[in-house]
Amino acid sequence: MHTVAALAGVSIASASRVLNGLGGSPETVSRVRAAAAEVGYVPNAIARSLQSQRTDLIALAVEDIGNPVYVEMMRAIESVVAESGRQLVVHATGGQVAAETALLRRLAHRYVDGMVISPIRVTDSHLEAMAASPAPVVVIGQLPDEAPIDNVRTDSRAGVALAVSHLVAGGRRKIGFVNGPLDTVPGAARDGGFRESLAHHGIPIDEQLIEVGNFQYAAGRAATERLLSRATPDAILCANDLIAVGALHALLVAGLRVPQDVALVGMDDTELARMAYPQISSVSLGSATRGNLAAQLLLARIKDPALPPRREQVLPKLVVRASSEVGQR
Amino acid sequence: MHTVAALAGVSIASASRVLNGLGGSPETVSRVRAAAAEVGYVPNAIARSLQSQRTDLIALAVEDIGNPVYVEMMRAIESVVAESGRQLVVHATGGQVAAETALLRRLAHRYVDGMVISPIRVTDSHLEAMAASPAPVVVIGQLPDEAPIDNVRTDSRAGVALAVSHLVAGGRRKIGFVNGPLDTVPGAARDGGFRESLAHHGIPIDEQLIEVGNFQYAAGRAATERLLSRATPDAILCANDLIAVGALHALLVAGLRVPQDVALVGMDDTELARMAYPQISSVSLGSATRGNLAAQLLLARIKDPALPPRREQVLPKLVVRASSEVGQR
DNA sequence: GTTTCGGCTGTAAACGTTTCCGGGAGTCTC
DNA sequence: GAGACTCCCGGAAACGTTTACAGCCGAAAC
Repeated sequence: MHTVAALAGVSIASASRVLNGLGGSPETVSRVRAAAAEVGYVPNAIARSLQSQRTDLIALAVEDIGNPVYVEMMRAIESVVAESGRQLVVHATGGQVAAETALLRRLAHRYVDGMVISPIRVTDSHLEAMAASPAPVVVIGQLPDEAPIDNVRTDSRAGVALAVSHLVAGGRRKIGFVNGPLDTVPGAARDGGFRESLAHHGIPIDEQLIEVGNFQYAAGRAATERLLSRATPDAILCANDLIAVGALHALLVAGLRVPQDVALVGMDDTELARMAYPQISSVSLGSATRGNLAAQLLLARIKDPALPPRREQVLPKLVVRASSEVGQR
Repeated sequence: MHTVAALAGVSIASASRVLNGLGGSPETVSRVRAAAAEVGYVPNAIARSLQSQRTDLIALAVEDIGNPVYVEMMRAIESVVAESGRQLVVHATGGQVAAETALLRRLAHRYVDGMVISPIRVTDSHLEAMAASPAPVVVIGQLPDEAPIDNVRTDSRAGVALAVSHLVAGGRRKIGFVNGPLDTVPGAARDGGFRESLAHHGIPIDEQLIEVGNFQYAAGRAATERLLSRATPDAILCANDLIAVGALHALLVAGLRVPQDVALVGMDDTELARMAYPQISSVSLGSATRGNLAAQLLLARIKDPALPPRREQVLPKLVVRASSEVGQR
């Protein structure tokens, strides 16, 4: 910029003003423009950040960038973030508490203007780190009610209930359940929802029909195999779509027909559910909507940090596909 | 930092030195440490960047963060980038030339230290922008031989040949081909490879058996349906795994058995191929390896910009699974 | 007792911008 | 024709670090 100013024969202050479109006489404007073009001037983002105290970067921390549910969130977030002229910095945490709190603490370095994080477990150190963070944080997922943090959540218990009701309405009574780890927030919620929901329909809980793995395809397949070796359900509910695809695989290998012998329902309603054959029914937890809302909340808070903490809720919705169609028994 | 220095009763220079572990008397060291702890001092990443002329950020630009092949690359890149203490900024370009060149030009702002880009089309404006970029760029994919740019590629023609030979060896002669757009680098290479390879095996080319869509699931499925409405192949080769999953779906819906009636082979060997039922054979183009190499090249160049341009090649490898097992007719 | 050396320290410049402030020139109004 | 007002402009400070340089002091060497 010094160079540009010198070349145009003006002060750097004037050059800066012209290049930011803040006034200047026609004469100087054209001289500065010409000089900038001649030397191929490009403003330095870092110096600008230092001065403006913003980086125009937003961080996103998710467990696993391979899980399609996070891909959908990421796409949604990316689009609103890009719209606002900012960019996304993506972190994969592997679901590790230490990695997540480290990331949160790093916010203090001000390398981004804010963060959207979707922790799979929420610990006290999370809460502390978020409270201490000078940069705004928005959480996708459950949070203690008293935590003063912007938060968008869904009601996965209600989601599970939708699925169970649907299966029961289709005449299924021996409903299996393949869940993720119980010490995670979603795992615990789904477990609770499942038990609650069976009780509500007057169906006794059969522990033989419940299996736990993690939220991945391979674990879902293995867990389903274990379940099938013990009992034969007439339906299986899975805690997410990756697990459901694994379960489908296990069912087909076992020679069971879906949905005739066993109905199958997943959760998250990702494209994976549509890509399976038969297509898998799934409880939509509005991942794109949640991502979108989270990004909006974050931008709003960056704009006005004094805003009271907000909490958004998106309602689950069941999408029925071939894998659980009623009347296919 | 001013505050810390004042509190410790030393100059900011001394404070800086202590906090960076560069000497200082035991007395000052402990005073500065104590002061820093007291006020909860955290260094400002931006000011540091302005001074050090590095941001410790690496950009990654891919067409679609939803495509599992890019997810694999991203994971591989993320891990080496994180290992070096840097972070990844992810951009989704949607395969748009304008978006990609804009991104490349933005490198001049120095908001990242370098970029890995995997363009699906390579135009002159790409080459210009890369040549003009003051920050290093590594390309994953084909590039004109004379372009002086670090580059890691694979030989997808050879990959196609592996698949065709495998199918022919299994007794298939009416081999269908579902490709992505021919104006993309991978699309063109695969088309060339397919024709070349059939010729090599003395099989005449039947245009009825060739379809073009894009590299997505839905397009793959639709293209396969079109193909099946015209002819009945005894094998189908797909330009990537997303297409292959779509093709599988179309085949099953049409009542065809895989592999008995139609053998199926995809490309990229992503987890998607393993998650399908039956599992889909796929030509591995080493996406993780390519990502890893690209990241290494980039870090090496950042360290020493004077390095001559390097070019790495990873060999394709066929992974045979149930969808094309020999002897299943 | 003088010189030399090494270890610490503080001053100040530098990184590349933006922006506040004051001054100068020109125009309008009465 | 004088005052008020507007518009531009340049100087300089500021953002928060790192680091080159020079100065100081004490200890070691002769």
